[in-house]
Amino acid sequence: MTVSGSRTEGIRAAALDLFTRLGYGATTMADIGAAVGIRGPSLYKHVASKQDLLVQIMTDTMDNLLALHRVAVDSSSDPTERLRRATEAHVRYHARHRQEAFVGNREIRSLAEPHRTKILTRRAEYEAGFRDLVTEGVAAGCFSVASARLASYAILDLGMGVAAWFRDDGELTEDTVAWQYGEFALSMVGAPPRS
Amino acid sequence: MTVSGSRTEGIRAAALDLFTRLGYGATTMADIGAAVGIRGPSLYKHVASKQDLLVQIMTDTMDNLLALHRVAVDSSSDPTERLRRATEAHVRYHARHRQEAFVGNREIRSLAEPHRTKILTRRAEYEAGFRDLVTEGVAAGCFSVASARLASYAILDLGMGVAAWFRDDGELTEDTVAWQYGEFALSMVGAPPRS
DNA sequence: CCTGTCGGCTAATGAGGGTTAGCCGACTGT
DNA sequence: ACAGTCGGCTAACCCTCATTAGCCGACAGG
Repeated sequence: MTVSGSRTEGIRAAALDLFTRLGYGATTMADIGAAVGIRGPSLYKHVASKQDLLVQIMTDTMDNLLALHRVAVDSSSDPTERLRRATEAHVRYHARHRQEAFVGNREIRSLAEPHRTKILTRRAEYEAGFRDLVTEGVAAGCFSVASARLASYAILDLGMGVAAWFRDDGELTEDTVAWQYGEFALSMVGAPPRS
Repeated sequence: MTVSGSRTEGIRAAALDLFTRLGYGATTMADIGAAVGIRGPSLYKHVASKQDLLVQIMTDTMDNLLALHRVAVDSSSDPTERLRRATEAHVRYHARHRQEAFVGNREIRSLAEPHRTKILTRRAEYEAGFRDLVTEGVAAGCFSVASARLASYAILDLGMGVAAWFRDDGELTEDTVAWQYGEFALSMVGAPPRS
């Protein structure tokens, strides 16, 4: 095994960047090749297809997101703290991996079956995770919401928004956004103000 | 003027529907034609181009959104009430015109210049409108936020989310979502709990 | 009737772009 | 030295589309 794994990684990174900026459909294999200094057809020495590049990106993204979610949830048994940490993890992922998250949200349509279904299932799992956190909190008397579904959608949507506008060199740091959105989430589910 | 205006409208509606479901790039003129019962090339008897269809949709959407925003803002002079109404208008538009909002958010990339710039300018105006509402509220002592920018982004992102998941036949009605999101917005900017 | 115009159609054009075929230089291991 | 593999390249294939050209039936008005 040579360092060529790094070339494959470079291709994936370039593809991610271009998919983010131009969209999957508008990105050509020639574009991706140019970004790593080779011609379009040469890419096929490293990757199976353009579609495969997208599938890899989306799958990795969902895996990472789910893994981080589980870690965050398992790190506490207090419903309020669990929701805060899950929200922060969600926001941090979307700030730190803006491109993955952005493409992951926007290009589901570009996925061919059966991958689309698989990703949508993973996504539904993730959403259900948040809904459960809210429901548990309500059951434990920590939260008070009109609709657990609505509250969880709202929290998730906040994260997606972050992926759209967050910039590393912007005036808002990842820590600021994560903390603030954690607070937003708790206030939206009617958790009592901070201890 | 014949009833052919209705055909043109039908085409626009079909295009909007298809752009929403498949995306601009993946929608073909033949698809749009089929949706109204004619062949692709026949569309050119009614519309200038595929790109033009998108431009119309995006422009109308931004015009409507800005108009509704102004009405909402002008309907009160109390900062809290202004923000609540603007948020409700935002959410209602995104629930009622899911497709327009969805396409408007997602297909900016598909717009050719100079339309893209024009739409982005309009969009920036709209965002600034919300930021100003938050800033005014803070100045008036009604709100308390860590960052007006962050709070306004959060409110806007909630609306975009609505366009993605709202369904007319879902368990959540437009009224429920609008009211609840208005409350979310106020709680996020630290407005004192309801009167 | 005759003549436009309206609004459809099919066929053709031309560009774009994913993917495959087949060639070749460079480096590796023997 | 030599054989093989790795990873480039160009050319070609082939398909999908937006758009244009040019034809034609229906129908309205004189």
